[in-house]
Amino acid sequence: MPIKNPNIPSRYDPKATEYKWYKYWLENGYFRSRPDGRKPYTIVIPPPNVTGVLHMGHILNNTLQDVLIRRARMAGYNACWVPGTDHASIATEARVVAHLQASGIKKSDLSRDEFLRHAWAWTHKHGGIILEQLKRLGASCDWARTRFTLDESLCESVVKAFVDLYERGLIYRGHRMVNWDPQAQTTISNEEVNYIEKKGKLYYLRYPIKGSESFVTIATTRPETMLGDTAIGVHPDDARYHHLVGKTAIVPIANRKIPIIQDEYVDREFGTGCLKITPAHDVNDKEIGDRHQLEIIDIFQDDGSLNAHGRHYEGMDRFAVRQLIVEELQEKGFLVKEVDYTHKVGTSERTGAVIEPKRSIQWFVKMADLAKPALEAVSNGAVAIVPEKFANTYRHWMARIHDWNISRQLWWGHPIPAYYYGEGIADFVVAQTPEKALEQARRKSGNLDLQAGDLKRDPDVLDTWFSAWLWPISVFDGIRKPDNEEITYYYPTQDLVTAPEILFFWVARMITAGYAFRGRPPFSHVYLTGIVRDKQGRKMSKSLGNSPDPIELIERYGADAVRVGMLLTTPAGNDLPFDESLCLQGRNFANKIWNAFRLVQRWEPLEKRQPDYATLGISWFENRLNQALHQLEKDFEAYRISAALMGLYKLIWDDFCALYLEIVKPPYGEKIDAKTATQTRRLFESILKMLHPFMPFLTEEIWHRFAKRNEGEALIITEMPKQKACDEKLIREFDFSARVVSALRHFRMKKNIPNPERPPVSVWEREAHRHFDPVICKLAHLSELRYTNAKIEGAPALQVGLNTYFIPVERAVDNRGEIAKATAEINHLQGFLKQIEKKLNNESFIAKAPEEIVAVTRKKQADTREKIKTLQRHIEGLKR
RNA sequence: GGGCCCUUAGCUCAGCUGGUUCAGAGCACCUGCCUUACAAGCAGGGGGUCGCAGGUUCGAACCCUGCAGGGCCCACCA
Repeated sequence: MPIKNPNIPSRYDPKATEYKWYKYWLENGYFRSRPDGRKPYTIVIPPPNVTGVLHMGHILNNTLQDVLIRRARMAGYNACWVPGTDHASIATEARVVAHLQASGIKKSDLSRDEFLRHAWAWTHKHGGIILEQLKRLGASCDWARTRFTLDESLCESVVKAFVDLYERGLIYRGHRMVNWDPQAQTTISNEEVNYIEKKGKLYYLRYPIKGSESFVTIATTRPETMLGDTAIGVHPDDARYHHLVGKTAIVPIANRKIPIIQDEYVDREFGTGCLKITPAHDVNDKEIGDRHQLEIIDIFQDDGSLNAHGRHYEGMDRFAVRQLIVEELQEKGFLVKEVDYTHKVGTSERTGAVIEPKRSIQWFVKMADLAKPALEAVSNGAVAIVPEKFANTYRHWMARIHDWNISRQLWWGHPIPAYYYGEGIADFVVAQTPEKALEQARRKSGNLDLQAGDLKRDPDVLDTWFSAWLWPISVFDGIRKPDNEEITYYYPTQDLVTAPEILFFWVARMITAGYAFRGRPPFSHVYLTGIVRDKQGRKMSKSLGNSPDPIELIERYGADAVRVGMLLTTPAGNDLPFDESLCLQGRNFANKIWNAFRLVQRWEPLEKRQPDYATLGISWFENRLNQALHQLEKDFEAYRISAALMGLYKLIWDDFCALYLEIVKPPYGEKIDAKTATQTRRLFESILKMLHPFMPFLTEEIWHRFAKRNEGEALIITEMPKQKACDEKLIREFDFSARVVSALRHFRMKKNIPNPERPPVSVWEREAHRHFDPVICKLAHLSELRYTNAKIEGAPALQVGLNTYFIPVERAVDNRGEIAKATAEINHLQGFLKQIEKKLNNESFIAKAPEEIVAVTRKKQADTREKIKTLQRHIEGLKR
């Protein structure tokens, strides 16, 4: 029996429920998952930065994951959502450096251990805040499984994976041009370089030709690098410069002699067609240099200032030198001209510093072979990417993947397990532990006296993504213990929900690691969310200050409302222009449901006969519910999450509240019959279950208010309603009746007939739709529906389908509106008829179109003619 | 420079294999209502030449070509 309470407020109060139910769910261990006989449904969270705070992107992302997890839990799966955080090597280190700087401490003044102590202190202070914030959202993670990428077991996993790949010959150390971030003083991967359009200048400089009075003129955006020039290049087919080939040019200021060479790379159209070649500071120049065995002169120090090759500019910053050297060149007559020039400059994603291409020794993963099965997986559907368009991007990228530079010159992160025992390039070993390293080093060097102290650990750490790519495996300890119960049960996981921005950084590499370490992909579906933008379409960011604080939104609107707001208009992969009004819509929806509950809970059922309208209303809504259940299923299968929510929104607001409840609601002053009350509650509970994944708090609250539940019972662990067959014909029949109701309401509104007045209505019936007549009477406030075989003279009439409805009202009637409407309808139908007849008069249509189509078209013709006739008669009737 | 995607109502988007009245939904908007669950609500209503131009077809929002506009990814001509 419902618990009656007349004093329930008319607004849903999220504050009074959210904390209560979250605590209840936690205490009862509903989020907990352990391997058992059920089928697993697993999601690993994209681990947020350990010291990060929740932003709108997280809200979107984690709401989606929670919806999927809660739905799976209610569908009978062993649902497991693994939470955790990422150490975010460079981002966190940058933050710690900035923090120390603020208190006057420079990183360079600290030892590695001292710095790491600060970093850990910072992590302990700020770490995990974001996970607490996720709880406010209702995230049903298995918190006992929380992992951090620097947890001991994950660190060991990273080392093991590194050693394993090294032993398989897939990790090597080599000289490469890398992207050097002079501010963070580390290399970064290509993926972390942002090319930003910048206004600069293109400088035309002339270099004297040795043994002549003439010059060769080149164009460059980076005049300061001339100090590292080791050649001038022209295109082999460029006749303009054939006379220069083989001659020697002199680098101004440095007074160095450099050869003039030919290379296909040089673009004849650009600038003067002559290229200054600086192998130390440009990727392409480096390649030309390799082809021609050019000298490499590195003019920079690690912080971007010039070294001794910079001569009198030594110690000065590269950008300052650019200005000064241009002035010097001008004074000395080497500057021909400078023109404005806009080009794209590589900058560091983390620090924003202009990237310096630099030649150095780094660690790399050989990707070509590793990437093959990962590429194949997306092509053959073993991993489905939603939306599909991103699969193309993925394939394109994976097909021409380059080796992955995994070393970073940072301290915060996983140290590279390499140990050096000599100065030679090959004098190192890679091992799981220092002890093993020593053993190997003795063997490899042949020097059995080698001591632990003789080994030098590689000073670099690994790229953050090198631990992240193992995440779906390492959280279940599948790297260290490949056969443990957890990994074999939970792996591969099902869905991964993340942002498209990290498709290459992370998703592609996880799939790669999945095959490399387990021979299987880590998940079967990747759902890529959109990017949350503000109303003007700008990306939400801290610096723009255009991102609302999610926790504040939850405070103001409630977690359920924020969840609904985020999901209402977010098809996969589409950017979401977020606006607070979306949360408002979510809150209104919560109140709507709350008030429906208030109505139902205050009913005092009476043992009496169930009215016909109620019986019919229930039979309709049961079918409608099954139809919605079917649609819900289809939407989830296709990952149309917002469509799924919108379907429920309409089911609840339009069908359940506006129609169903109005049908079964007892007339004023009457009591409801017990049967209808019970059935309504049952239907309401089904709706609560269907909605629970989207609005967990509200639904749990109402579910508990409906009845006294036993200890340990909760909506969150109930079973989703089972789909049954639905009678589509019955639903169509109802839809017709609903149209009749609308037409009658419209009529009453225009004629100003108040609801308490309950006229009878006569139907001149030309198509039979009598099934829901009691419902029509109830909703349109009619005393009865009568059937006649002819029109009723003098009575105002309206038309629905082929039927005419006559309303006997006494007051003065203005039929002009109705006539105009009917006339417009006739015009429309005549236009439609013309098109149909054009088709039917077209011999090739009759000849070539399939028979059913022709038959249907003929039927349409007949129906339309009939409708026009009826309407014409209708108008005639009105005119009298 | 190479590749991918998009353009449907004021906004955000559905629209399956070309074919049933297919031109839809939510929000916004307009009109009337404080009606006994809910004004954070109820009832009713208006609104689109499906970016443009061709083509294929009996038939095109849907397929093809071109054009215009927008977005994303890769590459990085100094």
